[in-house]
Amino acid sequence: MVKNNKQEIIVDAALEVFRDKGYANTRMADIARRAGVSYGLVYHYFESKEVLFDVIVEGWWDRLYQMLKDERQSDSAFQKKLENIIKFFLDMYAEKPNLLSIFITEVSRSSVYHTARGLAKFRTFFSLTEDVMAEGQKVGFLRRDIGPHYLTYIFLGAIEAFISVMVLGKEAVNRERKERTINGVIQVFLCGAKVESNPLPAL
Amino acid sequence: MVKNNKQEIIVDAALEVFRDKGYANTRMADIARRAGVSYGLVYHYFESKEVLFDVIVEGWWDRLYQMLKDERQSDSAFQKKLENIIKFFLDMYAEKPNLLSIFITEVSRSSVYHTARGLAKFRTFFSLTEDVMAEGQKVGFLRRDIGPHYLTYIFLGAIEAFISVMVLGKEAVNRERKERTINGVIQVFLCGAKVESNPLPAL
Amino acid sequence: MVKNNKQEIIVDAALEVFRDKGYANTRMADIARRAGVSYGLVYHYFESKEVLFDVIVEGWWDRLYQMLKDERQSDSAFQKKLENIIKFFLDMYAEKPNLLSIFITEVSRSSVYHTARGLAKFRTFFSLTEDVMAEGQKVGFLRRDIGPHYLTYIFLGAIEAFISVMVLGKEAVNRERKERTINGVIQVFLCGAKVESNPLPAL
Amino acid sequence: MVKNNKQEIIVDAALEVFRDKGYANTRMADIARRAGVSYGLVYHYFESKEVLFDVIVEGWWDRLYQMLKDERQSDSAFQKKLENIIKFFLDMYAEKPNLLSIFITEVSRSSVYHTARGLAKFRTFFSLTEDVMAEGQKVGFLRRDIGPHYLTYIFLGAIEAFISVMVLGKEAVNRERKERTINGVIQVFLCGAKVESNPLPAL
DNA sequence: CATGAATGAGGGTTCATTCAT
DNA sequence: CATGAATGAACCCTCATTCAT
Repeated sequence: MVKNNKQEIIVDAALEVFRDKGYANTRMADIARRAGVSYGLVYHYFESKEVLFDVIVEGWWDRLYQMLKDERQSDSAFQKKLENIIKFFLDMYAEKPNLLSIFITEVSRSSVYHTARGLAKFRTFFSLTEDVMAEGQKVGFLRRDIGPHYLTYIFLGAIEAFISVMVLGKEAVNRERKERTINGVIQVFLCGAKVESNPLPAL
Repeated sequence: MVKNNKQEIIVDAALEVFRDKGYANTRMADIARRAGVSYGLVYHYFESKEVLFDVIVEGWWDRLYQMLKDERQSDSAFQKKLENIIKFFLDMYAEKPNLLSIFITEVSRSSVYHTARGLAKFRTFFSLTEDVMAEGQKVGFLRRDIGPHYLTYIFLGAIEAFISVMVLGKEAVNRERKERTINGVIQVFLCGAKVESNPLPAL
Repeated sequence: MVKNNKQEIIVDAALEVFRDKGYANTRMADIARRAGVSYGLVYHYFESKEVLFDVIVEGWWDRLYQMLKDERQSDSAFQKKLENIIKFFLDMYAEKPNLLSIFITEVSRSSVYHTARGLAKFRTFFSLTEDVMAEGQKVGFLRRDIGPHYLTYIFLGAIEAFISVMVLGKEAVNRERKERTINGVIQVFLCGAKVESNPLPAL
Repeated sequence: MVKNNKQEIIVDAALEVFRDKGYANTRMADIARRAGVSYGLVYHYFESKEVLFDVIVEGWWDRLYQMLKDERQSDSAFQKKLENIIKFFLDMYAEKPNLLSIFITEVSRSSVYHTARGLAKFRTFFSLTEDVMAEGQKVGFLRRDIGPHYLTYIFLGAIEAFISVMVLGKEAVNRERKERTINGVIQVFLCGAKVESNPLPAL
């Protein structure tokens, strides 16, 4: 498939270079070279390096928010919602590993990204997830003796840990691994790691 | 207490600047200024920005490894070990927030840090934790239907999420919060978030 | 003649500055200023100060080698060949005094230049000249009781001494001086400085 | 022999480092390290890098001038004087190769050294040699149709060429080589390289 | 749209020199 | 005498960005 939209080609190239080198070590020249376009064309479409980066990251946030909003208002069984959230990350990693890689390495923890604007993005992310958790408590599925944002941290932290390991190790996900990962996170998150717990049936 | 060891003063200043601006945006001049020493003195003690950064990070890894080795070979009750691991992070955050901040934002996920050497550090970190988890399974405390490295990811992921939120929000930890956090992570990790689970008594 | 090729302008400027200040004391900013271009443009064309210097020196070696190869295979009378070699240096000094100046002061004896690569350049230079001397012996023009590389050293040493004096004194060469110099070197080199020798007729 | 004079140790160390790296690439720290003394001690004895270099070079000029003056006023046979001049360089190379190396690579042609003061040194060197040549003409030994400074350039150029080759190739001189070199230079300089010339008997 | 030459502020690093001990 | 910590001006090089064509 030959892409004819230069803008898209540039974004894809940027995605690769940002993943490989990180934002700070990425040169606009690298992106142009990888995209196979001239130096100036990158600036023709994107007014600065920061804007180009933001275009990429905004796309990520949009999808993430949309997914969380969908789950929040869906009437799936609660456990299904959690599974879908995990699945979203794993599917996204399969489909756009570079995007997830950048999220993990350049956004999620990067002090560089954490200007006021960046913080707001995160708060929304956590807040949407917290809404889901709160609902889980309201419907009597999740324990109420732990605050919903604690549940959020633990749940998202676990997902991020898995994704991080895959990203940093440049590992591939096949269907079987995906199911094992979802099951593992769900099992421990919902039933606990202790042996006396009552595990859910495997997926 | 007036510090008279310039080297230490420089490291402390670097810790602050790296935390505030991130590695890439830190200027050696900033560090010198914050340390109240001349530009050249920084280079008198540390041959480059990278070395200065590495000295800091190595110090972190040393403490972390030491703690994990201590827990691995201690004969505390298993749950106590997990609590100690969480406590280590929280105490460190209280004592050296800058160090933990740098670990989270510049090391933990930074693609820049993840050269071969960096990856090896992480593998050791995970591996030591996995030893603890495997022991928990061996002594019959943790379920065996989930692989020990899955347990490791989830446990460490949860801790990192909490620390990240504190770091990025520049939040303080008091004793009460510390206990609540430990309790929350332990409760969910061990007993699960589901309502039918059998919670442990609070700390 | 207005030069429109910036690259060439930069090389010419570099030639002047290297001559005036020597390699070590030449600032890239000096070159840019003298060329009337911006600082960055120098790096646009030459990746480093060293490369810029090498480009200049390579040009010199190329011309020198070419001349020696031409003389080696030409069927001029032998004495004519020696005269042509001397003439080459003098003409080059007239045409590109900066180039010759740099050769003398920065290349010919500079320990800095004498890395393995630099040494190889010199060996070729001497070797090509030695080929000419050996031919002179073969055709019965030069004495055979002195090794050809001894003849080479003396001949080239004499030329270098003349050029050095001109370079260091920033002297000009007119036609008359050129002929006197060639004659002097040829007379002494071929017939000797002793009074009993049988001088050649002056040029 | 353990040297107990620190000043001398420093000069010797400087001699080595200047030879190995050249003036511009020599660090005061290198000299101190090679001398096995502290950083500040070098400055205790020599007020600057330049002064230290000059001390070395002045020593060289003094010896050279002294030798030339001795030859000028000696009543040796003229040819013997020329041989003694060549011998001086070869003996010095054998005794203090570093000193000669520095003379060749850092003084003789270096634009860096050729400030007004440096030029004056050279003029004296040439002038003293020219005195010897002029005397050779006056006593009827050397031809008078070539100006004395031409003879000087050719004679000194030949010597320098030989020394340069030895210095740059880090070659050793034994007695046999020394005699061959002297003989070669003398033969060609006095009798010429042409085959019809009347060679002197070998040394 | 597309190119790549041109700009120049900025940053890491070096190193001769000074000076308190 | 001797040490080495401390200074800071200077320099090479980078690279985001601009702009003429």
